[in-house]
Amino acid sequence: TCDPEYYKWNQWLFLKMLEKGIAYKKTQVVNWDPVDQTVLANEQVIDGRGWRSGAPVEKREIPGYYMGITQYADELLDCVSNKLTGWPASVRAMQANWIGKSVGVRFAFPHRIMDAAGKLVGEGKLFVFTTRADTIMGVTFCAVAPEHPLAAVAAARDAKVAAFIADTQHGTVMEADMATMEKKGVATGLFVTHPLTGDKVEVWVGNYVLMTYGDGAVMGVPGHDERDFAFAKKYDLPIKQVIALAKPYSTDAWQSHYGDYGTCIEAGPMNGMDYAAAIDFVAAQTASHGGQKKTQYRLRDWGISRQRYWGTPIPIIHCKDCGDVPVPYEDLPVVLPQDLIPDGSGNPLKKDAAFLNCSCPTCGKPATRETDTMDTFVDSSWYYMRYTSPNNASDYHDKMVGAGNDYWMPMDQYIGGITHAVLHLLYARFWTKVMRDLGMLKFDEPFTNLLCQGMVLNHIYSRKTDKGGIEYFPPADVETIPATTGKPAMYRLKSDGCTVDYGGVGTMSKSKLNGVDPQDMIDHYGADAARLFVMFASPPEQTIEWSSAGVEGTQRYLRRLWNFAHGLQAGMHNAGAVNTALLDVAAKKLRREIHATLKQASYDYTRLQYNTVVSACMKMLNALEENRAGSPAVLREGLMILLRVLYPACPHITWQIWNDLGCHAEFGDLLDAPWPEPDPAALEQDEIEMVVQVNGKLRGQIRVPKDAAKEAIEKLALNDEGVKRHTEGKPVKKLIVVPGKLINVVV
RNA sequence: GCCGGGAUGGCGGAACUGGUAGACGCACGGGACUCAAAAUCCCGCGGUAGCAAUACCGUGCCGGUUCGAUUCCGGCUCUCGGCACCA
Repeated sequence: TCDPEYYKWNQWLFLKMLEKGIAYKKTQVVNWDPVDQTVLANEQVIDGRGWRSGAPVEKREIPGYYMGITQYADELLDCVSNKLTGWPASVRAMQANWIGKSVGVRFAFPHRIMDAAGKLVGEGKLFVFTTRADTIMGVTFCAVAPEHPLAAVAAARDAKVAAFIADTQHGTVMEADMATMEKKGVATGLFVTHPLTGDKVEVWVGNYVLMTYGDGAVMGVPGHDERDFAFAKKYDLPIKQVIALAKPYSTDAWQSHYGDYGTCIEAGPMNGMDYAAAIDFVAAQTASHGGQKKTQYRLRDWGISRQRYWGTPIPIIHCKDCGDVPVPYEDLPVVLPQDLIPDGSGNPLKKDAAFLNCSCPTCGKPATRETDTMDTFVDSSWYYMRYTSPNNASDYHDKMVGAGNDYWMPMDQYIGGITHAVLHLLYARFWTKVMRDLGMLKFDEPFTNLLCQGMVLNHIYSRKTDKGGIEYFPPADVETIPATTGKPAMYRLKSDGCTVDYGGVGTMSKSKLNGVDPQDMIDHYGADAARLFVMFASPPEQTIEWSSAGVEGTQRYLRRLWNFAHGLQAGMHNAGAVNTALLDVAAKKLRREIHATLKQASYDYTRLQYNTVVSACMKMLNALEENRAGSPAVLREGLMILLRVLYPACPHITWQIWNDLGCHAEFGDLLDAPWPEPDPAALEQDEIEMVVQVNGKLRGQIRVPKDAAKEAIEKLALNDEGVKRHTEGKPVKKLIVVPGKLINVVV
């Protein structure tokens, strides 16, 4: 993110997007940290304070630049459902939920409510969005978000409403917590008109209505909506059933089937209509006041402005006369000063005169540069495409990607953390579609197959600071005093001996200081052993709790491999190729084992289950060691297979052994060696071991010739000692033979 | 609350389309080598009973389908991750 080259492309594309209306500037009310002087994300707000500085959060109106990702919501969702078949189902579900498409009707309740200045609020229309317009005749109230303009009007007239709104500003903002929150509200004394019946409907302020979704207002249908039902019960509002239901209905308690679809009843002109007819009717009836069918998304546009100095400068110049003027293309890139020292109080660019002051490109008068920089997700949305043609001309703005991109992209296999399931992976997809629409790419989706490695968890230790923030400590700095009877475990910081709070295990993160530096393990055990250990720990998609227990085992394995290979070295050089005609029973058996294990390992590689590839390598070495006195040709073949299978995990030691054995002279560098193929002839067996069950329980094992007739196998099975013991005196009802595997005798 | 995973020995985990549950490793126990230790090698290692052969039980819980279920179906519990009270 410090490379001026990348700045240039980011800035160039940003200006293109401004021209096309995909990027735009908007002023929004945000959570503002007055100490860090930065916009806070919701999760950075704890109890109304910023989690880093611990200072009370301010609500501020801040201008920022936004990317119109919602313009692409439909296509992004469509591709999730139909194109991204190489992605994990969980990530596809997360993206679909994040986009959150709902289809319904947006319409207005007309009113004559004036604000303090005597102006009609919202031009006399209270807009709401609903997916259940068919229940419109069941409306008994309306509810608006605490931030809604009508709420402000009511608050100015009524202290009770003002107090309620102030109350909702405290407490959590995490939406998952809100899901279990009690539904509360206050009547405003303001009334709007039902667009179909003309009835007066009272407006309430409700803590369960979100200003950020739709118009920040809902129609209240307690008869068929669970939240509205709970709200109506609490405040004694009428509840009306207006949909015919298959199961009984009562207003005593909410039942999940109250939300089912059905035909309209008690609904005047809508009686007897089904859902489709009803929403058409409502859209038509409300059209004169702006009502229409609408698709609403949960996805919001991507705010890219950051109040910090690292990242790509947003290429805009603010002029008193000309307004916000884009930096001319030929002046790109706008680069950052390299000598700034952040002092913890806001963006240092704001104090850097050399960066800040410039002249307006339009009128030439003194002007100032935009000091916000771009979100680093901008860079991660496309950098990999530049890698495919890094030397593409950089003097032309539209050459940010080149011919290499047409060849390499879309990416066959992307491996990334599940932590990026939504944001990064959605932004990168969006960015791809924007570049495509600008004629720079020929594909719709950047990543064909996605593997999300699971998260690595570690213990979390923290303390509350005086300011109300949280200070974290690395697990290595904390000692545990184990629990004894009657006393829970205690945790102390080694440096000062005082207790710290234990937060359980959680995702390793920079802020929680619970990450582990692999360098310690590499220093102790070597890079190959560290790599092998991590691969062996679990399948990559699984979440794991970090533990270094067992790394000695992988180091021991590599030492055994080294010793085995070098112990055989002398005999290996003259071993020659395997002559299958001359092999004894033991050599055949070893060869079969190596090739069967190779087959399994190859399959596990393709299904990305690397932990069992490692165990396959361990099995191969075990088999080779057991036969260390056997045929040198077979041993050499086996070891060469093992080295190639192990190579991706342990490139250093396998490469060295390969050379020490002289394989490089004969077969070329290990780097260029092809993946070994199992020899079908090696897998063939003259005799097969089969398992015999009686009533599904294992009772014996038999060896049969590989082409034995079914009758012969059955006879052998029934004569097995263990089988006889369990079938004696009982007539055999049925015999099931699974070729090459087992026989089940049913008695 | 909703969505998506997961649950198998003391631990990490294996079992590819229903067919020998516990591969491979860690830890542990016993032994060999050694003056001793480290390193290395060998043996054992789900539970219960038994000297043993062996028998019974056993993949979160309850039930079903099947000759046979860790695997399929129905209903739960716990847990991890994500989230959206989304109208």
